[in-house]
Amino acid sequence: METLNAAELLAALGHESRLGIFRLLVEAGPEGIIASAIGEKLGLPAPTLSFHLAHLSRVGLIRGQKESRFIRYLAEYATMEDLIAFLTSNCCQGRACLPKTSACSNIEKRSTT
Amino acid sequence: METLNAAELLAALGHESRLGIFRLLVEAGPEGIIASAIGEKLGLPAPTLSFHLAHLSRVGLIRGQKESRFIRYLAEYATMEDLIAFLTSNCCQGRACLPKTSACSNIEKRSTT
DNA sequence: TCCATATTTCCATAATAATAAAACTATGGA
DNA sequence: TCCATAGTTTTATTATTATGGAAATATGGA
Repeated sequence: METLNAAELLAALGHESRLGIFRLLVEAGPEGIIASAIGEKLGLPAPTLSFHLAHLSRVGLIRGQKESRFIRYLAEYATMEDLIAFLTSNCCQGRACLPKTSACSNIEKRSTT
Repeated sequence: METLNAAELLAALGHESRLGIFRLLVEAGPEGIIASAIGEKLGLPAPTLSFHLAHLSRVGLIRGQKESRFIRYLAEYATMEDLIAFLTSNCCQGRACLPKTSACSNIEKRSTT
């Protein structure tokens, strides 16, 4: 991952509403959350929510899948893993003292209650 | 760490120049880098550099210490650790499947060559 | 077909952030 | 004391981003 790309991801998360959305989706796991439910939870008007969801989608941190009239959004764990890997790499002259992330790969194993 | 604070840190890193500065300092370790050297390396005019250094300092990601005429900047690893801990927490309904970071605590042990 | 709902797009406005020239403030050396 | 250097602050300008009302676009159900 290049610095420019990483900066884009960080900037995307560097906004209270978007970080709130992302964390909500991370906590939700593979079930994801319907857009309108996110809006209610965070108290965001529809166009504002849509704007931020589009931003997060564009950089690849979340993904939306249509379900009849609704759109279910999911966190893209892989992107986040890459970002954390980038942030923790090259620490201490390549000795990599920040932990390499193996991250949410086990999330697939969770039940989809 | 609250969401607002985390968003501030992420926004600070969400800019190519500032991310470049921060990574330079993370790689440099406890020796840090003199401000002007950072500017040369990244090709930033003095006021622009100063602006970004001030931003990173304000949110606590770096710290500058005066040395005669120079200012040596250092990465604040603890802040970064907190941020990564925040990002990897509450994943998968509190099951914490992203690794908790123990991070660059070993950096203190490095020689200051 | 008509309506209600979910979501997006359009648009104008407001707010914030980035840039760098010019002027200012140390600080150490001659 | 004077000069050069390192860095910051001030300032103005430009560029970008955020916000949310209004209108538009699905979609499913009556």
